[in-house]
Amino acid sequence: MKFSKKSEYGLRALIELTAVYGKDPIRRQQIADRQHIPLVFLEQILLALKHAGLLASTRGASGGYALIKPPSKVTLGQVIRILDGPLAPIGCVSKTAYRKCDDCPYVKKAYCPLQEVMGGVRNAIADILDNHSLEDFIAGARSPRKRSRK
Amino acid sequence: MKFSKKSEYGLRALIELTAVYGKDPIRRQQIADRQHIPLVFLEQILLALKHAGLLASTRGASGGYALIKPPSKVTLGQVIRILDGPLAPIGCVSKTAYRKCDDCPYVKKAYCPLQEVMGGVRNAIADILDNHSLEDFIAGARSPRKRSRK
DNA sequence: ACTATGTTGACACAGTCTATAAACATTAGG
DNA sequence: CCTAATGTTTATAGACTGTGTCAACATAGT
Repeated sequence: MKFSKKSEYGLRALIELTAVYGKDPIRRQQIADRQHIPLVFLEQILLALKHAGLLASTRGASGGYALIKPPSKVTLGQVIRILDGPLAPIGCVSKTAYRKCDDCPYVKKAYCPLQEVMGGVRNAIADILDNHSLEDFIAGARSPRKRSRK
Repeated sequence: MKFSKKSEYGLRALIELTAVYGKDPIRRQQIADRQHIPLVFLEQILLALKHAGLLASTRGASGGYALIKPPSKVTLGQVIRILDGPLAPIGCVSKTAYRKCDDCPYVKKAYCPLQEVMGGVRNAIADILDNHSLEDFIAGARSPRKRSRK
C-alpha cells in the first residue's frame, strides 16, 4: 500500500515548479539537483505531466519546464492519478476507473464485505488528496487548507 | 496507490476462514475454489499468515487451515501489514516502519510539505483499517462497526 | 506395523511491472 | 553552425505475481 516513487518524485518536482510559477521555465537538471531525483527518471515524469496538460516545455538553449495551470487549480489527487493511475486500493471500488472484479465471488451478489471497507478507504484518501492543491506547497505555509467535511 | 493482490487474496481467504471459526480446519483447495484464488499463490499467503500467528495448519488426510485468533481481535490493518508491509504511502510517514528519506531535501528542515499531506493520508487509512476487524466480514452483516472519531 | 493416499511445506523458476541508466536524435538560440 | 537544452528509444536490476516440483507428514485401511 504505497505510492510509487513516480508519484512522490512528481509531487516533489511540482513543489519546485510551483515555487516559480509565472516566471521563466526551469531546467530539469535544476529540479533533479534540488530534489535529489534521478535525472532520466524525472524526465519521464515531467513528460507525463506535460502530456496531461499541466506543464509546458521549451527546448533549446534557454529551455526548460514551467507550470501552466494555476497552482490552486491542480489537486494532488489529479497528479497522482496521472502518474499512478486510479487511487482506489482495489479495482472494484474505483470511481474514476471502475473495473468489475471477475474473480471475486461476490460480483453477482448485492454485497461484498471487502468492497464495503475498501470503498471507505478510497473515499478517505480521495477526500484528502482532492482537497489539497499545489497551492498548499508554497513556502513554509504551515496551514494546508483543511476543508470541513461535507 | 493500490493494495497488492496478495493482500486482497489474503483478506478474501480470511473471509472464508472467519466463516468457519471454531469448527474443523478447511483445505486450501476449498478456499481457492470459493474465492477464485490461484491455488499455489494462496499457499504462500496462508503460510505467511500462519507464521504471523493468525492461522494454524494441520497436515494429512483431514488437514487444512483454521483461524486461531478470535475474529474480533484481528484488524484488517494487521493483515495488510503482514502481507504488504507498512501501510504508509511514503516511507517517512510510517509509524510502524519509519524510514528517514535520504533523498528528500527537507530532511534537515523542520517542515516537509509532502510529509504533512501524506501523514494525513496515512492516518486516514490506518484509522479505517485498524478499526475494522474480521468480525465485520461475517455473514451479510450490513453494518461494519463505525467507530466515532476520537 | 506397513503402505497408500491426501494434505501442507519449501524451493526454485518465469513473466510482468517499476525504477533507473545510457545512448542518440531533435530543437532553438547566439 | 555549434552548443545547450529537451525528446525518444532501448536496456537493466529488482520487486511483485504466479507456477512447477518435490519433500515432509498425518490419517486410514490392511
